[in-house]
Amino acid sequence: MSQKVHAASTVAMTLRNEEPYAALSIDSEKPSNRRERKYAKRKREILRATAMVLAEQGYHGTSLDMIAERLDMAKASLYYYFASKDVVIHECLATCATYVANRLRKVAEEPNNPREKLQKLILEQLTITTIDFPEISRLFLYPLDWNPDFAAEVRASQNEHNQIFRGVIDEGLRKGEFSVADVTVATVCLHGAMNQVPRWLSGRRRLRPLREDLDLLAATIMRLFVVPSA
Amino acid sequence: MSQKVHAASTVAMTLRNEEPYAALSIDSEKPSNRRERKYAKRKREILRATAMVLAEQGYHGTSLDMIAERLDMAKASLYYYFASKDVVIHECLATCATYVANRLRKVAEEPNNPREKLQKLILEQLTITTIDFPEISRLFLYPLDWNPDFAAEVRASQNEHNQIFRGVIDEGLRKGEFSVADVTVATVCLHGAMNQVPRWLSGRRRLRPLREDLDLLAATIMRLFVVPSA
Amino acid sequence: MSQKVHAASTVAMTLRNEEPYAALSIDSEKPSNRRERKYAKRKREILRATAMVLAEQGYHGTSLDMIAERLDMAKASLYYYFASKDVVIHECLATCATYVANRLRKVAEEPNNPREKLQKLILEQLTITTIDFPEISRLFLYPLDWNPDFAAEVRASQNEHNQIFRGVIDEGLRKGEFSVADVTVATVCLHGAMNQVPRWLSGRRRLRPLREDLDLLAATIMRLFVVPSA
Amino acid sequence: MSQKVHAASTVAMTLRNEEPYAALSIDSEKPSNRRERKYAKRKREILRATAMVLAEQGYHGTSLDMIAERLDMAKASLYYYFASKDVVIHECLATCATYVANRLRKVAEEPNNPREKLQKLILEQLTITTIDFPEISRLFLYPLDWNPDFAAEVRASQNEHNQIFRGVIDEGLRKGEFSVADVTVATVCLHGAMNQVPRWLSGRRRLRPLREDLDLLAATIMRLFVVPSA
DNA sequence: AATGAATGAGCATTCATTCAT
DNA sequence: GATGAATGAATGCTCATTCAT
Repeated sequence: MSQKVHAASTVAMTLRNEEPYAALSIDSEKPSNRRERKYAKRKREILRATAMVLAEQGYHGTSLDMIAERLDMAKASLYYYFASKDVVIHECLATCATYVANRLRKVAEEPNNPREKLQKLILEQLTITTIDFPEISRLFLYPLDWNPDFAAEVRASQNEHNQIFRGVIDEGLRKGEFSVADVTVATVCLHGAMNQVPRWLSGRRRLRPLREDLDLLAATIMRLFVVPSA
Repeated sequence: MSQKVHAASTVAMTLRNEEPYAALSIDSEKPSNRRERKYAKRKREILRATAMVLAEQGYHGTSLDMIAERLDMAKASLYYYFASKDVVIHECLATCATYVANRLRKVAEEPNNPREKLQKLILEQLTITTIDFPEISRLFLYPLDWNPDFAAEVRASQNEHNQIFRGVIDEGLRKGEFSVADVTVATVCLHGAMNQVPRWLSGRRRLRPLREDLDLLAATIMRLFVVPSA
Repeated sequence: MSQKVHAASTVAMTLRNEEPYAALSIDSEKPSNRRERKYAKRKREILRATAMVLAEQGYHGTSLDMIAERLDMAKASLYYYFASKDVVIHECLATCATYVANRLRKVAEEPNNPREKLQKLILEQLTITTIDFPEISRLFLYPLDWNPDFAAEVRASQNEHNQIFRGVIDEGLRKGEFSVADVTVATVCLHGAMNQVPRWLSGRRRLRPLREDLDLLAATIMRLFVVPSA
Repeated sequence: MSQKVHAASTVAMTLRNEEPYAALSIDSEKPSNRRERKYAKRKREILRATAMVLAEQGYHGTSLDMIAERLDMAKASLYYYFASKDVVIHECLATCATYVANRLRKVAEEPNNPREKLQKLILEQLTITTIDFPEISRLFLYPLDWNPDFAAEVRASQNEHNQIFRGVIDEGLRKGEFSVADVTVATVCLHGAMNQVPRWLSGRRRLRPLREDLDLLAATIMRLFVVPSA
């Protein structure tokens, strides 16, 4: 069985840095000393590797061996930084969710009309999940494979994520810019469409989409809320 | 850990029979004798159980023990019917895909205009994945790089599935009933929206959607192709 | 480190059969079929091996590998018979305790006067712990090394064991055959002396005591209760 | 699992100082400089902590982490003072044995008749093992084949310990104060009874015995050697 | 056809030990 | 002197797979 071979190392290369995982450092606000900074950096590296393996293999398919190997590290060493596999994964998810939510919230707070806001939100999310940190996108695609202990938490972050979009959509409806048969149903379709994109790309030769691909996608998805101008 | 408790037994009850798994018998076109019929029937039972466990637990979370237990059967006996765990899962996926494709094709071949056809296709798929055989829906939510050995085949069946929709969409575009910025992109969004529905439902109190829920969904998704009549 | 080498294999040889572990078969009173008998026999073999390793290594020092190796068996196979290490150990202790208690109770019920009864009880226990099943004796010598989950149960069996002696002692006191300053204190010394014997023997060249050794021991211990006749 | 909870912290509190572990400084007879004194003091602290953990957890249940944590020290630092875990434990045992032997020898050398001497020896040992340093008592309850490398040495110190009692007993026999069927056998029972006491106490509500408890015990044990005066 | 029994490979986790700083 | 960091070896347990019956 070739279960071990994965083309995803290419995907891994698209990761520029451990930026999202830096959300962790929020805890200790002071830059602290060199030792602590090194420790935090290593934690971030582990979280990044975890996100990548998790994205490729799902919860049950992820082993500490895989994470450690990706870091050229002994499995036992992971325990110096995290108390258990579940804790690593938990922190990984929480960190990524926070990062995405922060980026989206920033977009949602820009002074634009709802139509522009929603379009920019869609673009931002697609940029994160297909260009900046493709591994994150997959984290939220395994609805069932999770340890039930995390299910509640995953649902909570998804809810928070949804609220960011929902806020803009509700505003658009109030202002008459959007028209939908049912706002919840339309939002479900919105998320479905956005989530499908990374899966679609993963089947293409060219993994990384062009800027115009994303524009096209955003415009298409917008049709769920806005009647396209003739 | 609550890993053992699953609400899905209720879902399982919605399964009326092993109808989809009967697609298997296509292989052996000859009426065959009693022995062979019994053998085929057992295989179908196994595939059905596999689909259910797979839907609940995901690929890595599914063990042969779980499948065997659901059938009141010894794990070793599974090997009389299938060469390996991966083969069971693979046949399960293939069978389900074939079943879905058959039902969709039947709808696509009805003498309707593209708009009606597409709407009925969407409704048919949602009916299958949320009412008739919810476990199937989940099978297609997992990234399909499970076992690389099956990747090509999985992609082929997804492609076949897509072609059914694409045929109708292309017809609609030709006839001027549909308008899209990019047909591939719009189709991606279509699939995304349809796939999202079961996940959405699984977070609701009421798992089984009402007929009007599905109508609303189909109407919403149609907006990706048809400008809603003022 | 030579931590792995143990002289105890000699001790193991003194085990004639898995008699004590047969107490298990009490559950299923009917001889049942061949398969079930074989299954029960294997369980008994495992319990016997467990008792021996446990006696040599203590609770924390006992690994399933050691037990399996002693049986020329794969570690994983143990899980076919017992759900976990703790279950094996628990059944091992319970079985041994029951066996010892049964043998002692039988002696205590013989129609003798207290003095004879107590002497025979001591002899019986020494016979079990030094000749028949030396590994059992050690099971009860590790008061602290146990998993606390077993502590209560261990204490319960020890209590039951103590009651058998205590019954005879109380009877002797009532009838005026015994005289002690404090019955509890004397009983503590009695048990201490009996428990010390296997440890003493394990330091001798000749591990197996002679019949006269045991007689001498019993006579000596009796002095805690009976003033030796001039 | 309650494996982490231990009532023994109360017991630990009974430890007044590292007095027994001071026996170590015997090695370096010269007053030495400040550095060496500090080094020796740290070693004593480690040995004391080791004795406590060992008493609670047993050999296999004791980890360097536990010892280090009790000392608010990094585990790696232990290696500055001791070459390995086994060496720490070995020195701990040796030190304790020396301490006990010293105290007992002092009692044995007092100008008393054998009967008084033996009674005081018993009382002294019980005082050490139940009141002064309960953790030491437990050290001697574990079978001593822990690490075969130390077996000889452990046996030697047990022998030394035994000789102290044996000297007094032989003297008593010579002087006609004691009467036994077999001196070795009686001594075995003596040690067994003394060793049982801490185990007995550990099962009582009141862990610390009263002075009169010890007197009663000593009187009872004496019956192994002296016919109680009518 | 079916399955009881057995097992090797893999996994999360612990722990004694090492080493650079 | 002290310790943060790292790790190999072991340990309890799971699981797909095999095989004799």
